[in-house]
Amino acid sequence: MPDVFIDNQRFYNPVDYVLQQIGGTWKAPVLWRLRTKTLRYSELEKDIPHISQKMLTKTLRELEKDNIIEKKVYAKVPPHTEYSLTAKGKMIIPLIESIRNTGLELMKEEGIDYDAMIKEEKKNVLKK
Amino acid sequence: MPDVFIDNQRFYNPVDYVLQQIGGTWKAPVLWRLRTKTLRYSELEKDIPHISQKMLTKTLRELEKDNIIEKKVYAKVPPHTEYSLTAKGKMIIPLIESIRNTGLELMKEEGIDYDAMIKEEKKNVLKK
DNA sequence: CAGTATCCAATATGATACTG
DNA sequence: CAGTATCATATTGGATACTG
Repeated sequence: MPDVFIDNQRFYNPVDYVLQQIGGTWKAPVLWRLRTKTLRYSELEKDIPHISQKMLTKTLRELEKDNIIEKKVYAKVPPHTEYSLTAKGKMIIPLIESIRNTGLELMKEEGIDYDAMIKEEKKNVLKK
Repeated sequence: MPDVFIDNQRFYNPVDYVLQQIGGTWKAPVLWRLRTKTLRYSELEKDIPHISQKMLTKTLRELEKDNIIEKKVYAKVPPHTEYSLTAKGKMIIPLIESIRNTGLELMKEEGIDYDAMIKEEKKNVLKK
């Protein structure tokens, strides 16, 4: 497995190349929410549990740099920005679904029904 | 996306759960080499470019802990250990192939033919 | 052969306060 | 609203030396 240089950065192999772009804790949660719709900064912040402003901003900047998402700024007061997937971003979504499905399978082997947990959560949100 | 607790560890979502087990720089290179055969510690060390002893050992311990690989020790002098995939490890290989294939596709969009690079490398190894 | 142990630098992440 | 700046901590990973 030879090294590859792209944009002056070195990658050890194709998996490394992908995981540098969509790996880590926060990239998948952002992309997952953008898969069906455009969202604002504040919507992402509200929707993604545990994410800090710092990590959300960093994640967005990296996804932009790698041309996976694009940002649209409406120069108004108060400011309004929207994030959406690029063509490359849309190419990557099926892979995230594959990773997610593998996760659901592995959880099932551990006796956990994650889809049921999501439904429970939605019910509780509505109660409040 | 609710949190999940498995073996006293918290995961934010199914993708997080998978990437904690096979993400990072070194897990995929190890699993990729074990996908077709059992290998010894020293063989993995020789085959994986750039990996340090420390990272190889750490990676192997984590993959064992997560029941993705298993270790067989032959109590001889000198020592002889073999690593191979478990059933769970074999379940995960197709996902690594998917990630890898996505990487090959993305590289192609950047004008890089990685398969050709591998062939070049093999030729050069034979020359020496 | 197959690891451990130790030291050190770089990166990741959270918390908090501040701003155009 | 959508960020930045700063401080502090934890984790990651390389280099080197040592060991049953």
